[in-house]
Amino acid sequence: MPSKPITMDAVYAAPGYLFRRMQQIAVAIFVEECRAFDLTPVQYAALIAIHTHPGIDATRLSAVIAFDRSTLGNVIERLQAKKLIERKPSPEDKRVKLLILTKAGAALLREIMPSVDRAQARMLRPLKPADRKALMTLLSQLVDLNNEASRVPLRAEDALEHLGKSP
Amino acid sequence: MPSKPITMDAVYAAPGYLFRRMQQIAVAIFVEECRAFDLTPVQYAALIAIHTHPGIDATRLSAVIAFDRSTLGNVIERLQAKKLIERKPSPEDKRVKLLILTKAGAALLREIMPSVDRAQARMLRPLKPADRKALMTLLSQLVDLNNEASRVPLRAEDALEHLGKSP
DNA sequence: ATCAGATTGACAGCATACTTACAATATGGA
DNA sequence: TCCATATTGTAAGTATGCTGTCAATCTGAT
Repeated sequence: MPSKPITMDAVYAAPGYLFRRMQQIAVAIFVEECRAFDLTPVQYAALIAIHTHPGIDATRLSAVIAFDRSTLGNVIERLQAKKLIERKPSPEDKRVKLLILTKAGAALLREIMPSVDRAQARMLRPLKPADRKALMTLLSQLVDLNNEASRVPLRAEDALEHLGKSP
Repeated sequence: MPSKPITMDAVYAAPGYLFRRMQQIAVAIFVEECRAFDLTPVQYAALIAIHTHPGIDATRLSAVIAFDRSTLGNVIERLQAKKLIERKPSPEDKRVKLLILTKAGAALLREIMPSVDRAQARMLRPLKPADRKALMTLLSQLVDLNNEASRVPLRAEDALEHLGKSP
């Protein structure tokens, strides 16, 4: 039996290819809208998480935003170099360094929000409102259902249980 | 007037965050299914494109798969190091190096296809068939409509016009 | 014919993303 | 108490992904 001929559809129609392209488009739009603040999408997510969980450590931060722990080390360094966050040794565990926003970091977060919102809206703008909603619903489900297939699964809740914030 | 409180929803509900997570999940699944072949998603796409357009050059390859030209330089180097492709100087243009698959490259492409198909199917498996289709349709549309927002827009057709394959 | 401007591939530099390894430190059980 | 095991941050190595820049080369308008 003849095997399928190989065409560019093996690329263009592949879900993985579309996810990659969309991610690149999303980053390009984010960076463009937020150019004035010199902040990347990853750095933004880290700042939000540190703001929401003051005194979190790098390992738990990684679980809360589902970013790789090693990568996050570099991200944290850059945020610290920009004086947006500070690192303090934990009094309870000498291995751990706690993360908190600086005043500048908190201020930046407040100021950048409108630009971020504009960027997020722009990514979906080409679709009709009903389609935007449908896409986001399906994508949320898929990401959630595939959580364990990720190299760094999201652990939003139980990551905090060890911080003394939950029973 | 009070401003919106900042919660993790500013991250979790953002389209850009979901696109990033899904891309990372997609890569993890691809690499896992294709581990035996030691090929990344990007390298796979490049091989398909070179197979479909033998004698293409790096710049046009970049346009055909919408990957960054600089990045592609490294990808090509690695494919060449693995002896999956060859580079030949163009007789018409001394700047250009033409890309073609080696026998090993063509063989690998044939053999890896089932694994790639399995990976692509696995990414969408958690959704119901109708939802898979709906998601792919919406995502295809969105990527296409946002093409120009990308740093490297897809130029599938006109990229070939200069190769002497079209009028 | 010639030259200004474009194109090509290469390189340097920064930022994610992941792997493995490692030293310092914690922790729980014998 | 003491020790096997786990965790934390860090670092080195590889692979995208993008920004610049540059020299070699090509092209088109004059």
